[in-house]
Amino acid sequence: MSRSMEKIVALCKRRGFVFQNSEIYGGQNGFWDYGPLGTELKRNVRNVWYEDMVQSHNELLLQDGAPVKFQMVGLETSIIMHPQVWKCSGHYDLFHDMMVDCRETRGRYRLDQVRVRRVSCNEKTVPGQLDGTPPDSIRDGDQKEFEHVIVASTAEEFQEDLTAEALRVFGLKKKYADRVQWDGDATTLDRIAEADFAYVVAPGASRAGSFTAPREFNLMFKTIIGALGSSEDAAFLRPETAQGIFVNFRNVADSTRVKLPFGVAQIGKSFRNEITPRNFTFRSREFEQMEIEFFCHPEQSRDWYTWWRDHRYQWYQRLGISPDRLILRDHEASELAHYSVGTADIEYAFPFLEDGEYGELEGVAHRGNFDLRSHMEGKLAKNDNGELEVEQDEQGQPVHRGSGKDLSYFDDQSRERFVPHVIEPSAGADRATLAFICEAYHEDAQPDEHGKPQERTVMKFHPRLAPVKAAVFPLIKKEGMPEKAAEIFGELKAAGLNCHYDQQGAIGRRYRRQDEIGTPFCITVDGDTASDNTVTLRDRDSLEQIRVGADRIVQEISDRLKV
RNA sequence: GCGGGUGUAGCUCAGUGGUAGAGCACCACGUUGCCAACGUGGAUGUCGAGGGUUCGAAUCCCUUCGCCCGCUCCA
Repeated sequence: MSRSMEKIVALCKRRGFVFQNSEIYGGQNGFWDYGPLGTELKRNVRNVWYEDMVQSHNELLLQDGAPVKFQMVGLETSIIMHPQVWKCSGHYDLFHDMMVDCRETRGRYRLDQVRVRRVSCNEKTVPGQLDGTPPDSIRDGDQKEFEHVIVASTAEEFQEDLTAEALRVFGLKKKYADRVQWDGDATTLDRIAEADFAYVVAPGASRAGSFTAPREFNLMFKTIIGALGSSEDAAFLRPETAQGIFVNFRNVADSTRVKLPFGVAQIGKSFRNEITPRNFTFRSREFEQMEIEFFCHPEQSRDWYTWWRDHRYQWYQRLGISPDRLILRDHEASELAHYSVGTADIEYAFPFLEDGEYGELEGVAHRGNFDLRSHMEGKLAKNDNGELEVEQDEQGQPVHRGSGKDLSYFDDQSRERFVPHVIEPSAGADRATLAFICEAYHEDAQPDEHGKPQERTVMKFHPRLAPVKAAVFPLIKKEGMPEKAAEIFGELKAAGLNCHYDQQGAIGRRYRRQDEIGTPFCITVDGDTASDNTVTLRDRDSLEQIRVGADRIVQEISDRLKV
């Protein structure tokens, strides 16, 4: 059995699951379109998630292993939000940087974090590129010796480190530190002219001019609000749907009579300017998230975290993902975001990864009260004691002001007021869809009409996810079979089931066509149907056929879809 | 972002300067009638895009875009 990504991608295109975006114009890196079958599949992924998490969740029953009963509600917030949302959430500061790369050491630095200082040394020079050559157009052979250079450091003790760098680039021993002649004070890289980059020796680099021109790294998509909008009207396309839930916490709590603990679920598009979109739809710049923010009492939050982590891990398995290819990985303490008490990834062994490597499908994060507090008080940062407090500028003002609105919760049973803690199971709809596609892909050998084994490609989608639920065939194109098959097809459609009708070509070929798109059931009207009103029902995976009364077929299919 | 590979029919690919091809798939008719392989006929391409060299470019050169692999990056 071969599960190569190449074959899966080819099938996705051939049968209309996934197309390259704007393909006729040469494509657009990081963006993908879903074809007719992919649209059905992804819609099923979203619907199954929403049904399982929200619509069929029974708040009157205690869920297996859950600390207490809880409620779940849905929300749909807009993609563009007030710019302050992203300042308080921390995305603005973390995403909006001028960066330079060193072509020699392959280091990448934030422009404002690189300390630089002009320096020279009598009779010593540093190799670099031709005077005035823009750093991006250096060719080998354009080399030249510089008497004056600019050394760089990212160390916290930058004064000492700049000296060390100067000695290093001039090839001097430590005791000759007094031979180095400084020209002006240390400054940061963003304060020197780009033309002078030719003289900058990057940390650890052997020659000057290895930095690229500064580039703005903004992982958030910028947009302009208003037809006459200028740059002051800049806004962002959300990089996650979660913030829409946090800023509506008060609204949801006030309008629905929900009591803690409760979860708010949202499905929607998000956008990130990924540096390297790759691996088919896995890392896309426009993608869809299925997120839950679960609000609970701080004392219960750790129990809820493990419950949600395990609960979500089970969900993928119930929909057919093999535990052999699915792992639950707890983050190391060093991997945790600054606000997080614990995070686990649910990861899948995608075929484009090496053996033993996994790609993230969903992150389940314990976010503490970071988000609600940030939107109340302003952007938070950890102080020296490791506690979160509002980040302040030199004047003691908040770097990013919060809403000032009270987002705490009053528990009228315990008469207690507190800011809820949040557990965030955040799943990628496109990644889940891709995982279900990869997991479904099978090649096997099935005997043909002569009993000879023939290769078969079959997508073994879980029936709830399968884009087409059933196909209806007349065995032959005459003797009233097409009419009877069309009648059954009509009944299935009327029951809301996405079905195919096919009378084209040999019956075996029609079965194989359905196998390749993962249709779990095929219904065939044959010569016996006219006399006893039964049809054959063929199972995709076992190839078994049973006879079912034509008047029971809709019920039979519906039952089999509720696995 | 860097390096390597690659792009020709819906799909898989052949075609190294001289009339754009094959297999599969697709459509029509006939045949067979429960697991893709029958017959006859049919439609299918700005050879990824733009520019250049040439009498002539899928083929050579330059630029650009996508995809794949490795490195880098990934709040």
